[in-house]
Amino acid sequence: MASARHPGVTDLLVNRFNRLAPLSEQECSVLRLIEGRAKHTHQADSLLLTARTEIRAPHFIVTGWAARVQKLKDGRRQIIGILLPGDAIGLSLRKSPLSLASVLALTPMRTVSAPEITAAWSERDRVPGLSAALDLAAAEEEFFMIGQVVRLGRQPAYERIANWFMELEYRLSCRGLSNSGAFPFPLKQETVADAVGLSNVHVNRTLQQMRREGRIELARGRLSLLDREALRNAGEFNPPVLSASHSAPADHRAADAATSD
Amino acid sequence: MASARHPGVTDLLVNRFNRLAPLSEQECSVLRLIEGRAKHTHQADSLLLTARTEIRAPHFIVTGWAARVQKLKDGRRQIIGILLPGDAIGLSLRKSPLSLASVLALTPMRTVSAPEITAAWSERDRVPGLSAALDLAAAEEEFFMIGQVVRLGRQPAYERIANWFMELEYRLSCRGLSNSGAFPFPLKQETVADAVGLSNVHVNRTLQQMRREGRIELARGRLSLLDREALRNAGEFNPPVLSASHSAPADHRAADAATSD
DNA sequence: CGTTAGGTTGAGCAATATCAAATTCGGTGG
DNA sequence: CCACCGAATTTGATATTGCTCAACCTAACG
Repeated sequence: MASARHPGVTDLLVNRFNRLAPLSEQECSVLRLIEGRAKHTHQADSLLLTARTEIRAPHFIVTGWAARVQKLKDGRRQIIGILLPGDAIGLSLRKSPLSLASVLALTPMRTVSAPEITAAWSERDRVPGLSAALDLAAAEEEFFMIGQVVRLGRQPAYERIANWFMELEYRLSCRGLSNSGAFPFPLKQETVADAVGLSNVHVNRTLQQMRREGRIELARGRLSLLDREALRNAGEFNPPVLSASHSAPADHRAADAATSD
Repeated sequence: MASARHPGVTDLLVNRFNRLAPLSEQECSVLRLIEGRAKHTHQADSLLLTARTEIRAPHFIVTGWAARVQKLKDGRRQIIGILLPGDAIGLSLRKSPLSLASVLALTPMRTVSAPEITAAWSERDRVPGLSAALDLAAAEEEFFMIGQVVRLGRQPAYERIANWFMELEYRLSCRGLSNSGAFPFPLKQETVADAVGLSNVHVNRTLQQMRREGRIELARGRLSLLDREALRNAGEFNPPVLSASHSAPADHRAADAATSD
């Protein structure tokens, strides 16, 4: 079915989920089955999911970038989050999931349907690794959404873009799609603007500053983060921590005394 | 136990969840049991939950306001979302839930522990209404988080605050805590600023403009939205829609033709 | 009454938006 | 290979929004 010449050459999903939680060989093969499946293709700018609409079977992105988007009446647009290869579209732990935001293809895309994933989630016993990985993927998603709120609410342009770049790089590298800080970057600056809540012009100027400072290189659809340390610091980016921190916070009795009103 | 003189006088939780999905009498009594339980009290400014920490039993807020909060190194602070009476603290559909943001008491609070809720979620058969209501509550939470992103990313100060006020009023009114647009408002302007991503001074000025225009009244810990229609328009606030829209979007074959690469 | 936390005001400044005009870039047809 | 086209990027000028700092005011409370 042409998705890979040798079996397991790409393994986008296995790569990603196995990193979140160790998968059994059988669980891996479920993912390979999904990824090997016939692809749906979508043009750039097509709507993959409509807000307030019942979600059908979840899909995974194999190729291309998409975004959860919300529009305001006068044409302003805010990107809630970017969806990258390996990410799910329309996957929710909720039972009767409505999509709460529209999903828009930002580039031409290929996706695969993954109906079995919905079931896998609840079957902890049969596919414990997969179930745990899906849990952690959901946690990651929430984590990045919190990051988006903090960026938009409390970081000025430069920090905001630096942080956002670092998030993208982190997520792509987890899927083997980033080479020491360099990766394909198919978005126009106007789209970046809608993601980070700035005007396209200001995005442009901020990018140039980053270039002048030798921190990034951005041309011909490719972004290189030349000085990730500096960008991480500037944007105060912290990768998600999804396992419990063991340094127990010492004081957990003082604040909440149980009483009965 | 003092929580209600006649049984069912307050019924904060029943009120809220029954509005999300119809509950059986038995399900209601589970909620009443929870709400009638001994209260934990917390001082203002105490930390109810620490980021990156294992979540214990979920709690419900009976009294007081809290916030999910994230701090930056230099002291800047962003409020991710406000938690009101009837909201859950540390409730997640995920299996091994880490808290992803800290939860801070903004006022003195009373909460009740609700360990049975975690189980109820998965037992669709035993407590279908409750399970559905929890699902919808989670959807609502995500909906408001999307709203937060849009506000911060694409709305100027006045719209931002108008929209935020409308959200608060909506949520409180669902719980019977708002009287035709008027409700207790225990936050200082600095906290408002951290919620809407502005400086306290600018919040102050925007509030005054709203007062001058006769759209709000805010004094002595009480906020009245005097012209909700105007505020709703200014902030482009839309209440959550959690049931599928029936106007099927007509075109769902054009965009995605299935091919096989 | 004095103290204090929070609210209010003013002045100046910094960050970001807007608008309009270049300029560059990636194709595409000759 | 060249000329050209439209889209995207870049630049400049100017307007607006929101921030900072510092002072001042007010209401609640002991």
